[in-house]
Amino acid sequence: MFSKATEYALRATIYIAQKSSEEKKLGLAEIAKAIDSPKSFTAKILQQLTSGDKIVSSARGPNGGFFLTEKARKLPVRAILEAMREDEVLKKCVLGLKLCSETQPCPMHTQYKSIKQQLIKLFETKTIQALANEITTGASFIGNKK
Amino acid sequence: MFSKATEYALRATIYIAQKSSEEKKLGLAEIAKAIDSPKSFTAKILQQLTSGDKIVSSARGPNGGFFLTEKARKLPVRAILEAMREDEVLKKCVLGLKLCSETQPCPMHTQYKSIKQQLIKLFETKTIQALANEITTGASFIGNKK
DNA sequence: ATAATTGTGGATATTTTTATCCTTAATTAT
DNA sequence: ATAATTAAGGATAAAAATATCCACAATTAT
Repeated sequence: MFSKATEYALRATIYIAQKSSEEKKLGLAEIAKAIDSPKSFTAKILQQLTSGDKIVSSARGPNGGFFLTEKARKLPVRAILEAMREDEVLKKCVLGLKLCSETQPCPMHTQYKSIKQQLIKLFETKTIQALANEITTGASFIGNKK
Repeated sequence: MFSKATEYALRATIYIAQKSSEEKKLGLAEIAKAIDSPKSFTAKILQQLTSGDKIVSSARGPNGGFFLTEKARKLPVRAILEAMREDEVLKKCVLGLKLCSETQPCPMHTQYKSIKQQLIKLFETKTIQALANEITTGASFIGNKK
């Protein structure tokens, strides 16, 4: 569904949301280990998430690291997809047709549309904080290693 | 959602199903033009679809080309995804977690699961012929050019 | 000030995906 | 048989995605 970069972005953001605060920032090494992603590549992805509309915040130097502001926590998951320029999946025709639309639908259009709408709703409704909470309560997990 | 290769595979197969028969085969040039895909790349993709479990059939020489057998027409769309080795999308965790499961779900698992099931149902229920029919009746389109 | 720490940004490498080209093999029609 | 047609298959090329490394800037603590 998503590129590896976006998968790492989602996992990293959720992990940071769950574990960090303005006082307790998380280092790159810890994040990459926790979400089972290549460290240097994750650094690049976090750069994308910190620049621009800023989903993740960061600070350099000792005790520096990554964290999420209260404001960022309230963002919908879709904001991460947009930051990674991958929310296109939520808009595109399944068959990749540029001209696919209501008036000129591809043969999968109508049925796929309903699924796409559910995807959009899911990513727009769920906030980053909501996902982090699920981990805190023990209802779900973000780790990828036994 | 899918790679370009798979998008071309889906479009090509549907187009061939709609336009061809054992008597009237379709040449590569016509197919590529009709579905707006690069000709040589499409040739490679059609090779994938003709080899192995064979979704598309082909014949060389004059009046040769590609076509679909009656049997192939009855295959679900998912068969195309499998031939392209891309049905993984229907199985994977949204966050890309290897360990995501019912007993160790990622924070999106439960809600995404329902969507994934609908995707699976859609691709397993719809046959190639059914999609082709929609074009024949004029209810939908596969072309990508004005 | 100095040294240690930690993210930033640039350059580069590797792998995968996408794409093209050309020769060959198979088939058909003359 | 020969020529024409069309897919098959191999070799390459180009572009994008994934990944690594290193020098540098910012910050903190000593």
